[in-house]
Amino acid sequence: MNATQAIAALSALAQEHRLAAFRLLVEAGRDGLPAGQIAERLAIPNSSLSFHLTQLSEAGLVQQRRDGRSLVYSANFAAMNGLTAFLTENCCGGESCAGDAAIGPVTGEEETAA
Amino acid sequence: MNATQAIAALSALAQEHRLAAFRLLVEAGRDGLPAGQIAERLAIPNSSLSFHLTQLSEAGLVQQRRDGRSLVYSANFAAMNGLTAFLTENCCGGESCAGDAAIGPVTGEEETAA
DNA sequence: GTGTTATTTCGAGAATTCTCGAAATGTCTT
DNA sequence: AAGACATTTCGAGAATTCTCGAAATAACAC
Repeated sequence: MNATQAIAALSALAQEHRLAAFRLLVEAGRDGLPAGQIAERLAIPNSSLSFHLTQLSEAGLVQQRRDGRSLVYSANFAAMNGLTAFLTENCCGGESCAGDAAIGPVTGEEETAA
Repeated sequence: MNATQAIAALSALAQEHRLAAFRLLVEAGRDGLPAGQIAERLAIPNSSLSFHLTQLSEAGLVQQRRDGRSLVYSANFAAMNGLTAFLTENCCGGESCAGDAAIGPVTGEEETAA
């Protein structure tokens, strides 16, 4: 994951409804949840939710599959893992970024951006 | 860290210049970096940078101290750690959210929000 | 105190994001 | 095929965020 992808993922999660939706999908695990149920649980209009699911999807954080007339969304755990890895590596100095923080400089310039 | 705080932190990092600034500060470690140097390295006007630094600061991700006429900013590693912890706990199902993902439901309702 | 350097605050315009009803699309049932 | 259901796309208005020059604030040097 490069900085551009990380920003996309961070932006996607940095919104009340999208974070809530994503947490619901994490909770739901592999099975996922149909869009309608997410909208209902979040108490927002379908069209609004659809907008947010598109954002999450474009950021690569969720995936879609059809089941009858329902579109079932599920969390992409690998992408989420990639995000936390990026944050730990680039924004914590490599370690769990815990307390003491002399923390080795992360001189990296590993990505050519997009 | 609750969802509201997490959204603030995510929003703060979900922006090109702010993510770059924060990475610079992580690299700089404890010592931090004066505002002017950050603006220079990022090649953006001081006033723009100041805006972004305020955002990072309000999200609790950086702190400020004065050194002569310079304001020196430094990363708040504890806050960053809190964010990754939140993401791991709430958006990964508790585990490193790695691959297999039956992942125990995170039924939590641990926070009353702000 | 005057001048210089470092940085922030103000203000306004540009750009982006969010919201949600109405219409369109795709699927199932009969 | 017609009707119902699940969801998305479209479009436009509302809200928020980003940008940056100019003016204000703070600290130092003389």
